[in-house]
Amino acid sequence: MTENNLDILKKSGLSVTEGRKKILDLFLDNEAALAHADIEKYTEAAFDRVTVYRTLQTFVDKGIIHQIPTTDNSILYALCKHKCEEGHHHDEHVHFICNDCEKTICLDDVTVPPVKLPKGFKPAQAAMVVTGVCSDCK
Amino acid sequence: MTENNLDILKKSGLSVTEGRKKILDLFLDNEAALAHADIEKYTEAAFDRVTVYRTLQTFVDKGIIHQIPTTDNSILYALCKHKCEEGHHHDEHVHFICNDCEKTICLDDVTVPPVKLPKGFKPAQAAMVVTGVCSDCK
DNA sequence: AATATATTTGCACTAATGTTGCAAGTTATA
DNA sequence: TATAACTTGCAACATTAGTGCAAATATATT
Repeated sequence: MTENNLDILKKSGLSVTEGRKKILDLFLDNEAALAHADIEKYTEAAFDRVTVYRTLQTFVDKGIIHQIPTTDNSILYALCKHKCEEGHHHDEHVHFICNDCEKTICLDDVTVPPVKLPKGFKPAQAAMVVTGVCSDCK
Repeated sequence: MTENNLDILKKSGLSVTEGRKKILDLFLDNEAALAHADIEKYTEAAFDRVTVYRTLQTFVDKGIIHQIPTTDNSILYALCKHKCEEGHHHDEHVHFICNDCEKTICLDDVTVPPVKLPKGFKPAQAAMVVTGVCSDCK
């Protein structure tokens, strides 16, 4: 079965608090990536706005979630399914944004293909976002 | 030689104004992608903040520039070198962010490789951002 | 070239989003 | 259970973005 919030928090050496458990559950229960605003909505403002910001930042730092690039001035977050070590993310999978349901989904099994860069460019990380229609909306 | 601002604006059916010319020149003169803040800085606030927002939006709508996804809650814009039609961008090239000089560069000649998506997913567009060290900073 | 029409700009205002310090509350540790 | 360490919420502040409208500017028309 899927990991539970407690295990994840403990493994990351984080104090176990109500907020962290609830927010982590949101990620565990949602296939789609979440923005700060989504979390506020789902938790119905049970936690302070600032707490949510700090929780997300902590989770990113600990490698529990990763950020997904967007073109709309927002940051999306999603669980790191393949274990990310602290400070080093292994999120080289493709992200899919559905133009229909607007959800952003991590395609954990689709890895970003390598690209040949011009002379002198040394790649470190690669992110890929594909838009289109997802399997639910097809 | 490179296209001048006037040609581009006329071709897009836009009124030719000081602001549009200056902002377009910034893109023509800069290899790196620009954020709203960069434009404000370079123009030394000669134009109202709102004008810059609207100009950028207009340029995106007309296919003059395109947006580059980022994970830091900002939008970067860059010229569409390969002609984009209105409402339909052809910006399927790789974007490179240098961790050293912090510049974002469009690698217009490096196209995004096709990826195999899970069953039911229909791709429409793909964006790719690679981080690392650029040819200037190597 | 002067006027009429359409478009664009700047301002004022509003709203949304993100950040920081600190006291109070909560969790982990001894 | 007492202590130390950490987390939270509040308040204040800062930054970034969006809208309506009158004035200014650009294009079209005569």
